[in-house]
Amino acid sequence: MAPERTRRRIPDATVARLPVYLRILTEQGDEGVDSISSERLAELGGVNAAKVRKDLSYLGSYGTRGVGYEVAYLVYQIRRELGLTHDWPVVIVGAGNLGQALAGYGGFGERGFPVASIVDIDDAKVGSVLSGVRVRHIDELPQIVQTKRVSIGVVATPAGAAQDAADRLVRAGVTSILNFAPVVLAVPRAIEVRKVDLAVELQILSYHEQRRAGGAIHAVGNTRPASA
Amino acid sequence: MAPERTRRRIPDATVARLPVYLRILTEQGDEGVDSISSERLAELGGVNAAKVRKDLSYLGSYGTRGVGYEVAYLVYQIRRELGLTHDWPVVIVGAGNLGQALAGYGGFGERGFPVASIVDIDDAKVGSVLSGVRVRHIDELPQIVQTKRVSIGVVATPAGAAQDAADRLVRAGVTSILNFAPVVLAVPRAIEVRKVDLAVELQILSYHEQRRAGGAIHAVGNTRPASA
DNA sequence: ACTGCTTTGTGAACGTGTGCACGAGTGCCT
DNA sequence: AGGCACTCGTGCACACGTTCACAAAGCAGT
Repeated sequence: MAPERTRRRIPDATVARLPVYLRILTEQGDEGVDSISSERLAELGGVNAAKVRKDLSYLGSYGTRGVGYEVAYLVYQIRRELGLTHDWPVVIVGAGNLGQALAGYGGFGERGFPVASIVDIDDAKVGSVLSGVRVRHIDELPQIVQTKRVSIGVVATPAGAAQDAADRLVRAGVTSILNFAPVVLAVPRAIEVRKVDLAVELQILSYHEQRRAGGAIHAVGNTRPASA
Repeated sequence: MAPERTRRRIPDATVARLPVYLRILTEQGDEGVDSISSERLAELGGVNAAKVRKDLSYLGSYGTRGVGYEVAYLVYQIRRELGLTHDWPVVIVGAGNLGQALAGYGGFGERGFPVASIVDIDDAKVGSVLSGVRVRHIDELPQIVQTKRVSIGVVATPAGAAQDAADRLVRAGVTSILNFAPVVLAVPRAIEVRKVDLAVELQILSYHEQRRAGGAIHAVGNTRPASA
């Protein structure tokens, strides 16, 4: 019962960058590069070289001083750390516009996250086939999750249905959720949730645009330009 | 009275949360709530009450002690700070799977980011109409950006075409980019780029799943996810 | 083996973000 | 008017993340 003491903890910020390094390293490997320096990797990843070294150091000392990192070995280590040594089937909830696009987006399966199934609450959509995956009814969720050993669920419903979708996923046994709906999901502590919100991203860009404008744009009149 | 002078700098972390507060406040306003406490807002936003107060304090002192914040007024202030007092037309590059989904996703226009145009490099796609927006050729980008005063571009191309898309957007005059392609874009310092990468998000979830699984780390042959 | 060049790994300094705790206002009730 | 309950605004301490700078370690050529 005693789960083995988790070894080392990798900072969240590092975990978020490892997939980027992984993709770059994989590309480099495909191009025949078999050794790479932290500086080069940093350049390709748009970050600082010291950061790359520190990030990689959390995995262990897998570099060679004076030389760099062996690409293939590093790819293996990162994949292992991220749990990418085997596939993680995902189930998509919501067969609307977004759900369809996600199913059609090849990136899922290719990167180790095959779409086990798509479910929807609308009977009219059940039975149709999207990119080779048949849409099933949301009531079948528990069965799908169990038989296909799904631990990651993707919420691609309208905002109003997102919480219900999350509840159903959790009840079915899913332990991680990727949420595309513009809603803050309430889930048990143990469930890991990540959110992708287009509107938020655009509004952050908008903030910077508005800031850049310095009040020059056809503003409604409430903007007081800064002195400099 | 209000010395609305200097454009103070708002921390990035706060800017990223303001859109969430804004959405919640808008919803609450629609439901007839006209005053809200930092605690309630925190609960709905899944954050700490002190954080909410600190975040909002960057906008100015718009709360009333002992009472809370006036929803309508706060909505106005956040919108002003985020530059949402007017629309920001966006142009989508790439009329493939993702580009179509984005165009079809109503959330853009509703939230103040109307799709000015979709462009693609493939002549076969030019001329078709997606969700009321006609697909135009990518060579028309400069003209579109200029005539429709677009400052935000969305890269929805395959990875291989993303850098070219970004280069064209920048040359056309766009100053902010939302990138959906799994590529680190190289752009001039002045250009603001935000990235949305599904694979990265899934891999972060995978990391936590793998960690949760306990000690089965050196799984090479036995790759069955722990069914706790 | 020695010299010189390169690059890693990491301690330490610095910057940013978070959360507590509490003073300072505000409104309500008696 | 005075007391009380409530909630904001913020100083402070702590945690987290980033960057610098440099010793340690490796390779190549002689």
